[in-house]
Amino acid sequence: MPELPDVESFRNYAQATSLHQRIADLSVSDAYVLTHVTEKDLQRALPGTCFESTLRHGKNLFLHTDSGVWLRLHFGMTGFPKYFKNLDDCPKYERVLFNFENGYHLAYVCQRKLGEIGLEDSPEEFARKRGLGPDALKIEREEFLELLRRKRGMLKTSLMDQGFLAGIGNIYADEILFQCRLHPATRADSLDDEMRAEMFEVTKRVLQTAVDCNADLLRLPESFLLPHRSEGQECPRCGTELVREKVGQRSAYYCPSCQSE
DNA sequence: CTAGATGTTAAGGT
DNA sequence: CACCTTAACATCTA
Repeated sequence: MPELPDVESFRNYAQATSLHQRIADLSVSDAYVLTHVTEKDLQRALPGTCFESTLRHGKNLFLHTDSGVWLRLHFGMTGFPKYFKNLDDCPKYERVLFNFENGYHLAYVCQRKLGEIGLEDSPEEFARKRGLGPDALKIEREEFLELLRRKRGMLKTSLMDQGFLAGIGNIYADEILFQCRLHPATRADSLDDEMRAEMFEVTKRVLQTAVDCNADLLRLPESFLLPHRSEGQECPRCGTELVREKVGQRSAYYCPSCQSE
């Protein structure tokens, strides 16, 4: 689930539900998801504060507290936030629970525990330390072209490289390449600037469309690859059966007829 | 039982 | 240095 559009929908969700309420206390039911912090650190930093604003960089969601510290949530492959009132409604695989003074709760849910929770001085500092590239929705054309000129590996791998561009994962990489009509294994250094510019436009359009659909793949236009991205389905453009193939260790779906090398 | 699933990193090799 | 592959992490489902 959680690539850039999903995390953006989580940001909107947290923004709408979880700001301006004092955190009474919190509980950590599985410390495995904590990175570079202990439960004690969270207990010291958060109770008594309020989340005041939200920010997203790539696949990371940041909540800024009124004490100045930033809570960082990363969702791995299976994570999401859930806000609710009655503890009976607490979702399965809840790993950390924030309890607000108004009686509501915000759960960090993560079945596979590949997500991360941390405390950061700032999103910018975190992005620098972690070596993240610019956010894929905020980057501007010239910088995109400049960074893409330096890539030499396969396009799919390049798009998913968080150090190049932060936010694109396995399935949106497939969508972008489908709309560019490029085979996922095409080498990045075989593109000319015209193709790079095309890839910039497509990347922006795909991500913005997905954000507008609240990252619900079934609400994407029929002409997109993603609603059809499964075994035995057909290309929405030409009807050819889609191919699944390992590219850079991940499953790539593409149309063998539309997407040339 | 096995393979694969929207993520990331470490380690080793070319 | 840039890139590639593999393995690993935890857990569930087809």
